[in-house]
Amino acid sequence: MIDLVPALQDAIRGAIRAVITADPGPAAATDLDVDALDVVVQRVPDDKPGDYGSPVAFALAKRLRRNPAALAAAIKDRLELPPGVARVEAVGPYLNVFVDPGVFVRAVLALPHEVERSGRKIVIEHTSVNPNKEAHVGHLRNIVLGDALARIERAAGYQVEVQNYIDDTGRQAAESLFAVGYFGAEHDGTTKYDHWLGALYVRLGQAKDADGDTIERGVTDVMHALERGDLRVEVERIVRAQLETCFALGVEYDLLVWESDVVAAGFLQRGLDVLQQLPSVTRPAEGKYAGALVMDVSAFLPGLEEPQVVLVRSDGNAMYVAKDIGYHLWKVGRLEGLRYAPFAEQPSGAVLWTSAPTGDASVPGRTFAHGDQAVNVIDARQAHPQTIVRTALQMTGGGKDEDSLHHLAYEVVTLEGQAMSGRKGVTLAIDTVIDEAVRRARAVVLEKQPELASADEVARAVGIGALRFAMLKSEAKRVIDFRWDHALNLAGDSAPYVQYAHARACSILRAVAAAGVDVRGADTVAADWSALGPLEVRLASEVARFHDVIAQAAAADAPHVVAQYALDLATAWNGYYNHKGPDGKPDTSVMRSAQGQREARAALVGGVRDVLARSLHVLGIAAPEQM
RNA sequence: GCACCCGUAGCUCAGUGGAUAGAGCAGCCGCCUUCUAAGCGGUCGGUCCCAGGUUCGAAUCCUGGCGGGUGCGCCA
Repeated sequence: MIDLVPALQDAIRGAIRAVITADPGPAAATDLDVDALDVVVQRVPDDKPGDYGSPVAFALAKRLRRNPAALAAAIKDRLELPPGVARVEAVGPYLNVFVDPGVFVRAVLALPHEVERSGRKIVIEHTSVNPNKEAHVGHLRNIVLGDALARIERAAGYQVEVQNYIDDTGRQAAESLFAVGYFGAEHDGTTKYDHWLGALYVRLGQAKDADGDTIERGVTDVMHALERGDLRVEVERIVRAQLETCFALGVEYDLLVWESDVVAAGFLQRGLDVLQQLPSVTRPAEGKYAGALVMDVSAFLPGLEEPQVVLVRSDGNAMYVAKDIGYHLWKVGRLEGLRYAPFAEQPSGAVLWTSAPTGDASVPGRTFAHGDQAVNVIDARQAHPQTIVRTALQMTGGGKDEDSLHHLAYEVVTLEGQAMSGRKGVTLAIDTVIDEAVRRARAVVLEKQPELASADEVARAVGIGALRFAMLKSEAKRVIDFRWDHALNLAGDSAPYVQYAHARACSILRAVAAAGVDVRGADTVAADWSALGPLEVRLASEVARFHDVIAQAAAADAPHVVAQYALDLATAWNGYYNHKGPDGKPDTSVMRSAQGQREARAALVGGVRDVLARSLHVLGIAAPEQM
């Protein structure tokens, strides 16, 4: 069964050709490329006649020097109706089509759920929390956005590898580890390890006033030890504690990439070697940048006030961006040399791999990195350095990798209007928020469904789902002010709203199954499709949008598109469920429908349930069957 | 100073050039003798920041302003 919208677009193009052939009109019409014409087909507003419509006559009117309404009428007369379309009307300049409800609904239910797998591989980096303290609500946005994006790209048919970068040679990790010995602290297991360490980090910051020199020397020593890889076990312990939080959110990874391993693999020097082939990379003998290695990006980034980017300082030390360029050359398969080892088994059973000094150079059945595209989920404040890295990939890639690095830039999360700051204590741990979310959800579950056997499971699904949804429903570039009542909202524009709609559909399907009704989607034998009408068409047209929504969200790196769609579908379904006839009585009850109509409606409800579940899944939100 | 992002209902936000700009929350009025009321219907609420421009058509594209946020170091 074919998809209606593309079929209509083709039919309209055909009709336009016929119109032009019949009456070529002015010369302008003869060179009109109908194939290249963008034929917009959209659903009509509720108060307009028809189901789908096209404003295509507007675009043509000028080229053909004809009145748009007359043109619409002419196209209408010559339109060969695709299957599922009952009739066409010219509504002024608009071309509106009326679908045959039964054929249309059945066609929607026959649409394949899985798209064709593309060979294209996308390497997504997200999370990348400094390994020195517990993750907070700012990180939550990164983790949830990255995870949803990975799921969306997979659903869109791409091969996806999720990487989590561990900055194990940085100052922050060094300070936390130094603090343990400095204060003679011992972890007694009552506090989660990353929280315990985070508290020591804050305490160390306060102690600097009194004992700055000693602390500075100690931290420097720890940094050197980290660079040698001597404290790998200690850092791993922190990473494992942080990963517990991610797992609780339903987030998993393919590979941890350790900065110390990237350094040991020589990606910095090898990246610099690649860059130095470029004429735009120079080492000025005099002037402002005398002695430094600089890259002129003006050819790729016109209009910059300062087109020179320092890669290596005049004292010989490399800048961070140079390291980042080397790392990204590896991500897109232009450098090799990391070794890999298993790190953990994740809740789903999938193995989490890690780069490791003593690992294997290759893993049977897996190829890490080698992305056709890399996507970095990073704070919007990093936009400039990200642009430099992308530019470096372009400059060294001969233009073919124009598209090879995307930056999914997200704005900050503030806390009740205040900027988060670890040192000022304005921070909120993800673990704390999860506990509170589940606690609130459990209270609601116990109030609404005291009998529910799966109350704990539902409370987790609802609480964590609400949290994730709050991070996903708006565009990434919007600042989020974290407020408990908004983030843990269990009504309205929220995950529970969608989950509830899903559970409601499940409930109906249970009743249908219990009554012995055989429902097999578009192949439901006993269904009388002709018993369906406009109400079902409206609902099915929302179901039909799923694939476009996924494709659009994937292309734009925009998870909020899926979240908004999930709300739209849930709203359409709730509206259908609650619909009342002219007599004020419910007129869409599946179980109280006549034989045949009941089967067809049940099949549609099944389609709604599936797509609601898929939408939630792609957002990383659980879809309980009862709540 | 330069660059990027934002400005849509009281609040929080959807709206990738098309039909009378839509949701949620907040307010008001209704709907459970039940396929799940965590729901649904109605009502109230708009100079889409301003001014020009492009277009048959602009919240959407362009230019210039205004207001808010962020970034601009031989730091990471």
